[in-house]
Formats: sequence, C-alpha cells, structure tokens
Amino acid sequence: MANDKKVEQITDMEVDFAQWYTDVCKKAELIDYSSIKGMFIYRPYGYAIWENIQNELDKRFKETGHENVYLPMLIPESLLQKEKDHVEGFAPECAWVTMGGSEELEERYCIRPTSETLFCEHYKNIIHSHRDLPMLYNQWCSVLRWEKTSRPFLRHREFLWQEGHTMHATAEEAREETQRMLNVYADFLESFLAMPVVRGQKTDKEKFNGAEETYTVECMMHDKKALQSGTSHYFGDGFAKAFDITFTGSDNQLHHPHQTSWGMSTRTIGGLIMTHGDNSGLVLPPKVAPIQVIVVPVAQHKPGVLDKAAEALDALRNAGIRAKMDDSDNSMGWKCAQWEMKGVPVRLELGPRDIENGQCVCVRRDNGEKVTVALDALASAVPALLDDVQQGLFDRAKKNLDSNIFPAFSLEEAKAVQEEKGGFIKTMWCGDLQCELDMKEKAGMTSRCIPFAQEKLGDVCACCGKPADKMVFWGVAY
RNA sequence: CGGGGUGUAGCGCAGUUGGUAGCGUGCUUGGUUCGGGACCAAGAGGCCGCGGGUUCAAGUCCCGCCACUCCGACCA
Repeated sequence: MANDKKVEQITDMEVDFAQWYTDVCKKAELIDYSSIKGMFIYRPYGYAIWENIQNELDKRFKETGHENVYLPMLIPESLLQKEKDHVEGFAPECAWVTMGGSEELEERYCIRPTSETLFCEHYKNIIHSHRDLPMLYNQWCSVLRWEKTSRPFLRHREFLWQEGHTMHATAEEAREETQRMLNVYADFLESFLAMPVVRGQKTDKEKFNGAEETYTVECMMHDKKALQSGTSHYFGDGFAKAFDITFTGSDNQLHHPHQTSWGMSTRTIGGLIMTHGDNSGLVLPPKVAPIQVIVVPVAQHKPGVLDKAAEALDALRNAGIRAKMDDSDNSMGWKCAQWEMKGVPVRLELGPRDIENGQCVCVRRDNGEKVTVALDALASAVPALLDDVQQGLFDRAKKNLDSNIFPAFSLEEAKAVQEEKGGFIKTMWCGDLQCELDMKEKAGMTSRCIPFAQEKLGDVCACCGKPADKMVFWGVAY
C-alpha cells in the first residue's frame, strides 16, 4: 500500500526521462499550460523558485556595479535591421505587431527576442565622454521567440530572463567584463543551485548572432545531456559602429565603445530539475528552495502536538529558515509523498513520542536519511543539516559530471562512446566548421564549448586528422 | 516544419454495430482515523478540444483547424 502511487504518478526517469521531466513540472505544481502553444503559466511554487534565483543573481549583479533598467518590449523593424548578423539570427523567430487598435501600423514592431538593438539606440543618446563609461546596465524582463517546439522551462516562446548590456572604453575592459559575468554565473550555479559547470568558449558556429566571442557555462543533466546554463558575449565595437555610438576619449579623439551582453533565463529551473530530481519528484538545493523545511505534525489531533509543532516552526523561522507547517487533514503518507514530490530539502516530523523525549525527526530529501534532533537544538542543527544537503547535492552532481567526460581520438570513436555512455566527449579539433558539421551529421553531437581547462589529448583533429591545438567538449544538448 | 501518439468532470481513464455520458481518484459536508499516499455516508461537478459536414439522431462516421506529447530538423 505504501508504494501504491495510483494518484499523482511520476514516470520513472529510467523508463522515459522526457516524460519524467514533464511529470515533475506538473505534479510539483511548478507550471501549467496555457491556451497558446509555448506560453506557460508559472504557478506560485515555480515562480517562487525564479524569485529566489532573481534575488540572488540581482544581488551579485549589484555587487559587481550593475544597475537595473527597463526598456520597451517592442522594437521597430528598422532598428532591428541595423546589425546584419544579428537580424539574420533572430528574424526567423520574431513575432510582429502590425496593428494598433484597428489601424495598420506604418512600420511593424518586433516583440523583443533580445534587446541589444534597443540598448544601442539608448546608449547612442547617453554616451558622450569616456567619463560616461563603463555603462553597466541590466534588465529583468521577458522575451519572445517563436519556437517551433516547446517544453516547460527548457524552451518557451515567452521566457523570463535577465539581460546585461554593458559599454566600455576599451576592448580589454569589455573582455574583462565578459569573463567577470561568466564567473558570476558559474559561481552562482555551483554555490547556489549546486549545479557544477564547465566554463569555456563557444565555437564560431555556436556563438551568438552578432557577437565576436561567446562564453558559456555548460551543465550536465541526469540523462547525461548538456544544458547551456548561462552565456556571456563580447561584441567588440560592431554594434557601436552599426548604431553610430561614439565617445570622446581622454585623448580628445572620437572612439567607438566596446560592448558586452550576458543572460540567464528560467531555463535554469529546467536544469535544476534535471540535475537533482529523482523518481519521487523534485529535489531542491536548500539555498533556492522556497520552503526549506516542512514541519509535519504527527497525530496532530492529540493535545499539545500542534502547539509544539508551532513552537518548532517559530524556532526555525527565527533561525532564518524558510519553514512551513503542513497541518492539513491529509494522512501522514500523503503528506510525505506530497512534500517529497515538491522537493523540500528537509521534512521535520514531530509527534507525541518525540514530544515526550523533547526531540523531533528530520528527514533529508536528497538521501532519505533520518536524524533525531533535540527540540532546543533546532536553531543550530537544522541550518547545519541544510548546509549538508546543499553540499551533498553538489557533490553528487559533480560526480555525475566528472565521471561522464570521455576522451575520443576519432569521429567513429566519439560516436561509439556517445551512443554507449553519453555525456561529454572530449577530442582535439582543428577549428574547421566542416568538422563540426561532420560531428553533428555522423555522431549527432554539437560542440558544447572549448573549455578553459584545456588538455592535450594529441596533436591532430579527431575528425579530419589535420593538426589541432584545441580540445573541444561535444555532447547532445537541450 | 516532417513522422508517430493523444484530446470525454480538477487528474487518470472507459464509452461496443451512431440512440443523448460513466468509473476511479480528487473536491464539498458530516463522522471515524492519523509514525509513509486511511475509512464510512451523503452531495456537487460535463460547449465529450474547436469549427463545419453526413444523419431522424454524432463522444462515436467524414473534412478542416487547434493544443498537448514523443522522435527528428531549428533554437537559450
């Protein structure tokens, strides 16, 4: 009876990973479908996760000197077309506004797929002197890309994100900013979301439209597929020239500023689910969990139990823990299953027997371990337990990443290893686009990045045998 | 955008050769329970995805569209 999950069933991830993912999104009440394809409803629990991500990232952006702004959601077509590579990349997935009320508009407006062009238009107006630089702006907003297929969090037509857009006096400063923000993402993912990353540079084929260089943090999901979890772009002065943005330098000469942009989206929530989740549902790292501890009173009708549980709840909250009590009429088993499905890191059980002994039972979501904690020690024991869970989740994910990176020395071997084991395949690469296309065509993998942490696996390209001095990570990506 | 699958109560599903809609669960109320998805009783809840067509009659047959889902291609 205990395992008879006839209601709220989640498909086992070993049976069908994609279905497991969809089940978790729905059953953990993160998301709901709307009547428009690819447009999703963030339910309170799902949105709360995003709010925690936002708060933490926003804090880190401000610590690195950035300010928040808000720009319009509509981009005139003429503006979008000023930078050639950029418009080519985004035009196929733009949605357009053509009517204002009942009147046809003279020029159609694109609903922003990203805001480089709008920022450039604004920067042209406000940047005049080297004293105006650097300009360090960030925007929290939603963007719209008319994708053909969609999946909760991983691919929405409208998704929430932040986009940082900065302008610098020199290329060197702009490059520093690009790296700085990539490191902010990497550290945020690892320390806050317990998602270990591989940092590296995108190949020309995979880089952002209009960028000179794109840097990425790549994560590995439970099914060994890759998820690009944050990107940081260096634009050089390409947009600045296209938009005629200039400033007078200390040398009294006119210069074009150098630009960066960087973004992280609600897609990261999909990454969280696929990094830590299990067959009982979601598993959330304590730092991002909307509810860190769920207090479940046992035999709550008995006198004194609810009072004692409320005391424990207060003690947790006073210790700065996001805690909640489930005093609903549902049975014990129902409550356990429910909060496990929602990924709450620690369940605190408190019943008559515990009260007699002045203790409670804490159950970890990550490994099911139960520990007895004295009620008067909650304020110190539970935060320590949460830290342990956070670290445990990171260690487990790190192990999954590290143990699924395999070297290969030919395209055939890369293909065989991918089919047999999955994960990241590392090979030497000559730098030619054709070899990337071959890898895609014959082995079904794209280049994930050229990792900063290079290894010398040999001196010839695994695809074509020509001399090669770069090591690339290949993988199947979301 | 190509190929498969699905759409009936909140959720999961049944509905036969066309005859006017059912089961489980959840929900509401009352009672008994309570250390891993409890039980009894009474109740409420349906544009059968949307739009056409065939028919005396359509959940059921035909055409079109939409959405979801899986696999490709494309993309954060």
